[in-house]
Formats: sequence, C-alpha cells, structure tokens
Amino acid sequence: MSGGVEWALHCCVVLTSVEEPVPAARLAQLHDVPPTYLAKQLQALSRAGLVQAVQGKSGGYVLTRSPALITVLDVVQAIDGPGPAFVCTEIRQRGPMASPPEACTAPCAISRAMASAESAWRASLGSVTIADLARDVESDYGSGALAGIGAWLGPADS
Amino acid sequence: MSGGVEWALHCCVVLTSVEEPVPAARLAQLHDVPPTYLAKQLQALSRAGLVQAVQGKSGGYVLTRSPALITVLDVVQAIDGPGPAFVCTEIRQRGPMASPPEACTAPCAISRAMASAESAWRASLGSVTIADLARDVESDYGSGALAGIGAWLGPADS
DNA sequence: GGCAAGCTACTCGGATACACGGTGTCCGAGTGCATGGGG
DNA sequence: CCCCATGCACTCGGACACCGTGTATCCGAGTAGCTTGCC
Repeated sequence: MSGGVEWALHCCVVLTSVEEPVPAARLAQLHDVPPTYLAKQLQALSRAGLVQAVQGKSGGYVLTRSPALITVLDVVQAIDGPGPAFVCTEIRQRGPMASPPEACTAPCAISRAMASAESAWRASLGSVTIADLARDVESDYGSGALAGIGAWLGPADS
Repeated sequence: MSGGVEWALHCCVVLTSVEEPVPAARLAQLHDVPPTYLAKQLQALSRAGLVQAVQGKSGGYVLTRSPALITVLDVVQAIDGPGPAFVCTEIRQRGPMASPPEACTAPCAISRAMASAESAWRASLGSVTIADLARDVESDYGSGALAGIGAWLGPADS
C-alpha cells in the first residue's frame, strides 16, 4: 500500500478543524514531509472530489463536505486507486488442462475468496469516517488538541 | 499484492488431488507460467511449512498436512510476507506540533482503523481452507475435475 | 539370482539481472489580493 | 472619498527523473533411482 495514504488521512483530519483554505506547503511542514510530494497526494484527493482546491493568494485545500460524510475508504481509494489489490488472471483457462471459456462465466473459487476478503476490508474502512477519527484524536490527546492545530494552520507562524 | 499468490493458491488446490510429489516444472506447464518463477513461490511455501519439498529423481512438492488445515491466509502470508500492508510512520511525533512521545503509547486513531480493516481481511481469508476451495472447484466444474488434473500430473504426458 | 557400488539424471535452493510502479522533484498556468492612480 | 486598472505574489496542476520492490532467470548442491559388475 502506498505510504501517502497515511499523510492524506492525517491531512483530512486536521482539515476538520479549519474553515479557511490551507496550502499544501503548510500541511507539509506541519507533518514534516516533502511538500511537493504531499501536493501530489492532495491533487489525488482533489480529483476524487474529497477536497476542493482554491487558487489565488490565500488559497489552499478545504473539505468539500462534512467530515461525517467522508469515509476512510474514500481516502484510501482516492490515493491507491479503486481497483482491487488481487486481480484474477484466469490461469484456469491456460495450459493443457484449461477449462473451456463457456464454463468460466462466474469467477473462480479463489477469486471469490479473495474478493470476499477485500469486501470485508472495504466494509471496515467504509464504516469509519473522518469525523470519527477526529473524535478519537480529541479523546486521545484531550479536547482542544485539534483546535490548537487548526489555530496554528491559520496564521503565518513557523 | 504479489501476482504469485494466485499461482500458489492454484498449486495448493491441485496438490489436493495427488499423493505423490509433483515437480515445480510440471505445475508450471499445467498453468502455463514461467517455471523458474513459480519455483520461487513454491520455495516460499516450503519455507512457511505449508508444503514439503522432496528431492531426487521422482521428487517434487507435497502438502504437509490436510487441506482442511491450510487456510488461504496461510498461503497469502507465505508469499506476500506476514507484515501488514499499512505501516504507521508515526508522523504525529514529527513537525512543529508534534505530540510528545509519552502521549503516544497507544497506536493513533488512523493506525487503529487500518489495523481493524486488515484484521477483518485476515479473518475472512482465515475462514476459508484449501479443502473448501477444492470442494468449490468440484462443485463448479463437476465431480472428477480435480481427479482428472491429478491423473494428468502423475504420468509424463505432455 | 541377489546385492552393493557407482553413475546418471532429475530435483530443489539460493544468488543474480531486468522492469515497472511508487517516490520525490521541478517548472508552468491560473487566480485572488494588494496597490496606486484617477474620477 | 470611492472605484477601477494594473501588477504581483502566491496557489494549484501536470510533466519529468530516481529508487525500491516485485518479476523473471540462471547455475550450483544434493539426492533418489537405475545400471552394472561382482559374489
């Protein structure tokens, strides 16, 4: 899995605590990660419609909708792509003992098992929203933790 | 995910139908895949203790235990490694607003959500055994399908 | 005929090149804000 | 004093190199079975 997923999730959580756009460079120095590379991930989020990019002097990124309506699965799929990790290459139709194509209308048993597992994985990620993560962060580090970060993101402090 | 996982699973299923060792080269030509590369995957299965490698003139690979005791998860972990796909880099401890290390005894909320999803994925894969897959194959293609492959694996037919 | 030594051929196992996707970076296009001049 | 044109600085967006992991391959170590010679 791409390591940028973690950065994107953290960015979404901190964007919960602000209303004004936050530039990618500021999010980068908050997490101490390469600014240009994080910009790449945010572009992916923008393409997926999770965040809105506003340009201009005081531009940046803002969440497009309520954090309660953005699931972790949305973010993961935006970064890593919607395709499943396991892709069946239909090797049952190859080789000397190949099954005839007319008998392969349904996915093979192995493909079904892997698809079922990935479905469970997606269901688990889809049941957690960014709002849930933000609440957990407040619970872990005390109320006001996110507000402090939000305040830091606003002005031009280093 | 590594593409060799699919090959390894198919190999385990067909090994269900034989009792004598099957060489890697024969499994390779059955599935029409690069022989040397499939050998690499089988070596991983051997290292994980799922199959036993016997050397000599009529050597090959055999399952070490009943197919009902080998789960799909075992095979996947043997090929792709036991480590989780998502690894938390603890970026919360980096940057200007870093959380103090003494407040980071437990995994962060994001790490927990990802770990929970992977746990669900593993549970799903762990609930399916190679014997289940073999039964599904018989159900899909009719009884005797695996027996036919097993018979083909034995002699030296091309 | 039975047995044992030697040989052969076949097997696995680890060490070795190649390729593609993820990682990291750069510069150009576009836009909102600030400024300065005019009415 | 208010409004508008101009310039600027800051933003995102896509196009360009680099590296690590997975993909594919090869040759050497080891062993079971066959052959052959001897008893």
